[in-house]
Amino acid sequence: MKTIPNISETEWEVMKVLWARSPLAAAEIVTELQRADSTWHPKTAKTLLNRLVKKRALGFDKEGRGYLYRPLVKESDCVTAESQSFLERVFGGSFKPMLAHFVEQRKLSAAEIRELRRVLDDKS
Amino acid sequence: MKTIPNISETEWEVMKVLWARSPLAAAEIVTELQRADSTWHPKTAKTLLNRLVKKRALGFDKEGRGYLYRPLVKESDCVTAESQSFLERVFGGSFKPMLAHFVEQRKLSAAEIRELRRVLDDKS
DNA sequence: ATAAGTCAATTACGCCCGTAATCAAAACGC
DNA sequence: GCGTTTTGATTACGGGCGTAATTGACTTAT
Repeated sequence: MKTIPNISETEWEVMKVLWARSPLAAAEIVTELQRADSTWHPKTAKTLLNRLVKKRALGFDKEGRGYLYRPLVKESDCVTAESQSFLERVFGGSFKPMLAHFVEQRKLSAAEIRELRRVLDDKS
Repeated sequence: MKTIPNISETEWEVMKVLWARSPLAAAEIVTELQRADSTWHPKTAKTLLNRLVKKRALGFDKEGRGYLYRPLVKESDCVTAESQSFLERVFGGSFKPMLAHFVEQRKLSAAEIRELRRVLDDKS
C-alpha cells in the first residue's frame, strides 16, 4: 500500500501540470506553469520538482542532458486524500453538512441545482 | 472587512471547542480537547491558544487568576474560507466535479443519496 | 512570610514551505 | 580544447507548525 505524501499548495500546481501531460522536461513544466501564472520563477519550480521527487510524488527518467519527470502518485488518489482530510477537519467527516454549506453559501441557480441533482441521479 | 487568519489543522481543533462553547478557561479547553483525544498535552494546548490569540482568531477577558478565551472569528466564516481554498486548489473551483468525486468515492447508499437530494430540493 | 502550586509568557527545536541564489557538472558552439 | 550555456544539486533563509520545557509572576496554603 503506497501512502500518499503530503503535497503543499504550490506543489499541487506542479503536480497538476504533470497529471495533465507527462513525462515532461523541467523547462516544459516551467513554461506550462507560467502559462497559468507568469510570476513563476524557474528556480522555484526546480526546487519544487526536487522536493516532489524526494517525497516520491514524482519520478524521472534520464533523457540526454536532462530529466523527464512523471507523477508517481495518481491524481485521483491525491484528490481523495485531500478531500478526506478536508471533510474530516472542517465538517467532522459528515458529508451532508458539507453539501448544505456549499449549496447555501454559493447561492446556486435553479439550473445549477438541477445539474447537481443529475449527478446524484446518475449514482442512485 | 476582517480577513480570516490561517488556522492550521491542530489549531482548528482548539477553535472547534470554543465555537461549541465559550468563553472557557484554558484548563477547561484542555479538558475538552482531551475528551476527544486523550493524548493532548496541556503545554501544547497553551502554545496553540497563544498563537491563536496572536493571529487574532481568539480573544480573552481577564477573569481573576486566569483568562477566559472566546473566538474572534465566526465558525461559518472559517468554514467558508477553508472550503473555498479547498475547492479552488483541488477541483479548480468548480463544484460539480467535487460533488461527483465525493459521491463516486464514498459509494453512498440509496437512502443517503435521497437525503442529499433533499438538501438540494430545500434550496431550489 | 515562605514554600508550593497555578497560569501565562518566553524560548526551543526540528521539519515543512515559499522563494530563490549559488555551485557544479555536462553539453554545445566555435 | 575551451569558454559559454544548460540544467540538476546544494545551500539559504525567514516564517509556520507540532510539540513541548523553562521561566516568571501571582496566588494560596501552611
